[in-house]
Amino acid sequence: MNASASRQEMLGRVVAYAAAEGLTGRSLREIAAGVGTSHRMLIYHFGSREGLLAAIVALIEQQQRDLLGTLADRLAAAGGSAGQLMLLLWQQVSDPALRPYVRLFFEVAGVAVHGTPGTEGFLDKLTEPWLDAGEAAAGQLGLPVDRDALRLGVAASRGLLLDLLAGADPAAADASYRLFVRLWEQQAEG
Amino acid sequence: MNASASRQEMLGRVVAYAAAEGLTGRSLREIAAGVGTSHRMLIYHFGSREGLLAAIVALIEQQQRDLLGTLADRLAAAGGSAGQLMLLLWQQVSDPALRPYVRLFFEVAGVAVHGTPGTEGFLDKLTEPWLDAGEAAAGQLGLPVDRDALRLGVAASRGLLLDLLAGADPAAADASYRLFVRLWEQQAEG
DNA sequence: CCTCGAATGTACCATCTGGTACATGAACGC
DNA sequence: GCGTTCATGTACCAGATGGTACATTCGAGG
Repeated sequence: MNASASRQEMLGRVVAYAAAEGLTGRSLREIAAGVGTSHRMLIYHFGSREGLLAAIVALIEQQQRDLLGTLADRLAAAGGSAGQLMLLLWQQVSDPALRPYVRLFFEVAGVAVHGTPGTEGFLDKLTEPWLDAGEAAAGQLGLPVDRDALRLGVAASRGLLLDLLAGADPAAADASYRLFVRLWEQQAEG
Repeated sequence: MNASASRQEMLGRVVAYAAAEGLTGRSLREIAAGVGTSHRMLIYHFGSREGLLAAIVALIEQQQRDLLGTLADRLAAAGGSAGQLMLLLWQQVSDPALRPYVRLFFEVAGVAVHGTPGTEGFLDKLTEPWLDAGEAAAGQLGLPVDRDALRLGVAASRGLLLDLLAGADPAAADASYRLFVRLWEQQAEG
């Protein structure tokens, strides 16, 4: 694995740039200029455009795993009901500060659904890790949960995040999510 | 509006091609070859690449409105409970035959979230029309419904559709959606 | 039959694309 | 001090890109 320090640092800037400015249709030169280097260096560190894309995808996945881990810890520490945990999680992922990365997530997904080379792994690990983490967290807290329910929660969150990207009123998205939590709790009680 | 017959017919083939083969990163020549014309003609009819993208986006929107209308009629004719209607709707949009268009939807969304020229209208009309249609249909059938709930339903559906595109087991996605319907009905009863 | 406008084909253009070759610089162990 | 290795700059390439100019076909209406 090619993972020198400067490469890793450069990749970080590229992902930040991609989150802020977008990726599709941008040339290596454009990206390079955006992160303060030359397209020559991008090729040097990542081999090709496809290699760069693959590296970006890999880093996004890793960042998601990290976020997942952090959230899981925080949730475990916080304790509380399933509903409280869901709400905490939603507040994290819907935080405006995260928005550029959510945007990048959907951009990469939109490219990946057509099997673009370099994005192969992205779709495979799209949802399963979240379900695994959710199951683990629930088990740790002694909460009952099944995979279908977790998948539904992830799906609803993603749909609402897409709404937010489209400029939906954050309050409305929040209200929808809170309704979801209420539905969930009702089931748990009944 | 430039909307000659041959232009319209050609646009239809372009959208079909885009649904099947993808759009991002494809050159005008590639697209033209895929629909049996020359890149010269694409420029002739749509003015520029951006114009073509705009036309594609517009047609997708129109197709969604058409689908929405068809579904609304069918639902109204079918009658039944809210849960039955939701299930019917889900079966329609998750039909594998529609999958290429769902894929195109997410591809265009992924491009649009970064404000790519030509896609301006797409995000604005992403969700509202569905809420309007849902409200209208519910009113027509005398079913109680609020916008937050509809938004949640649309969001969950989209999230599960993305899962399907990512290769999720259709049975699992179905199960999640059915769980959602059950949650919904529980609330309506309680 | 002739004209006119829409539709197309051919050929071309400047510019940009990803990628490469080669020389140079900087850091670090020996 | 000196080689070696990683990093970087400069210059270049063949091919593709979006877009244009100009000539041609073709069918309908006068």
